[in-house]
Amino acid sequence: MKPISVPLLQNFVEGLSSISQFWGFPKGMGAIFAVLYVSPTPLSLDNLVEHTGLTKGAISTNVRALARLGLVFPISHLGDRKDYYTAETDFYKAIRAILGERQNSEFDRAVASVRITLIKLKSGEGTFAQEERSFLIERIQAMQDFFDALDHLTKTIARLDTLGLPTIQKILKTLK
Amino acid sequence: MKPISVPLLQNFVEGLSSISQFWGFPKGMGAIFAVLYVSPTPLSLDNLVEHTGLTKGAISTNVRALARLGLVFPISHLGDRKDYYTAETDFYKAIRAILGERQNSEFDRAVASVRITLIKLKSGEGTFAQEERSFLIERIQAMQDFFDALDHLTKTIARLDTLGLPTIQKILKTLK
DNA sequence: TACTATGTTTAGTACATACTAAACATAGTA
DNA sequence: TACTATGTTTAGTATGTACTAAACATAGTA
Repeated sequence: MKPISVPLLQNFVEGLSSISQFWGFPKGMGAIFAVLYVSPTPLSLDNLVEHTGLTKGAISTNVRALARLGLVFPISHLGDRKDYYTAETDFYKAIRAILGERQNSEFDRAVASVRITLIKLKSGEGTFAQEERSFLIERIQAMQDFFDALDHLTKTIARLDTLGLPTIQKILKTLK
Repeated sequence: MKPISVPLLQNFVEGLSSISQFWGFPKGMGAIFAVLYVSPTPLSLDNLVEHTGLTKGAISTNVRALARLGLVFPISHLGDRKDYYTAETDFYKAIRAILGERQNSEFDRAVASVRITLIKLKSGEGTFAQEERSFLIERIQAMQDFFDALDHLTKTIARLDTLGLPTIQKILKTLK
């Protein structure tokens, strides 16, 4: 079965590629995930080359990135050197993984720089008129509070292991 | 007052630039917003050129993009041809605006393509074995449900006009 | 009308990055 | 050991895009 040779599914694959790109991931990652997602059986790297039209190199790096995010799983069959891959089908799990990944890295460092600015302002660093300083502290504190709330929210979501539709529904009811 | 000439605030501006970039917006947008955010008074385009080091052109386009997102507000003083800008300080408002913006555009079209694939599958389009078709429907339906839940969530948030820290806290409590 | 001050648009540039093609590495097999 | 099948890494390319510099547009003023 070659899922991707079917035009109907090509649309699907292209859609996921766009979504992937939209959220700052390579288009290829979306395409690979899409192909795996609509495949009833695990696919090898060569299968993916065939179905996506990407080269081995691209597949290799993208599929590893996907695995690191927890969106695909490598499967090793005994007596077969080939690696096979299958897609995560629980999106809530996947989202948690992505949130966890994003939590680190550049974003954290950037947010940290805001916190540091605030600390320095509070500890009297820099030359500001008193009024000026308290204005800056107020403003940046508000931003910091916002980041903290977001951080708290994502960390909480990431910690849950039972995030499913019922939970979402519960949140929605709370908000109404 | 030239906020940006102060090294302490340069850090802050660079931090927001990185955050902006991280979320798929131009670095310049983050820098401009940061400068406006720590300015006690509205700033003109020339002020922004001075404080960010960007050129008029870049400021012009980025500041308009920010205004479209509802992150900054243009202010016209009578008898003064200059446009002045000030930053939105309610981040929850801002987030709603951004969510609304993102809801449309490419992302929506991409998600729509998933829905269309599903509809076509359900209406018997394409040549699939019965088992194959029901497998695909099940898979893609699950994805569609997920998108719907997300959509519902963001739309609900966008509809609220009293989203603040208390609401976030309430959500967090629900999740725990 | 010409002149100045301001904001916008455009042509070109620089940079980041996802991808290709091909070299390389390695595990299994004879 | 050599050979094959598979996966990884690397050098180069192409593409998108944010920015610069400068031309352009326009409103107010003399």
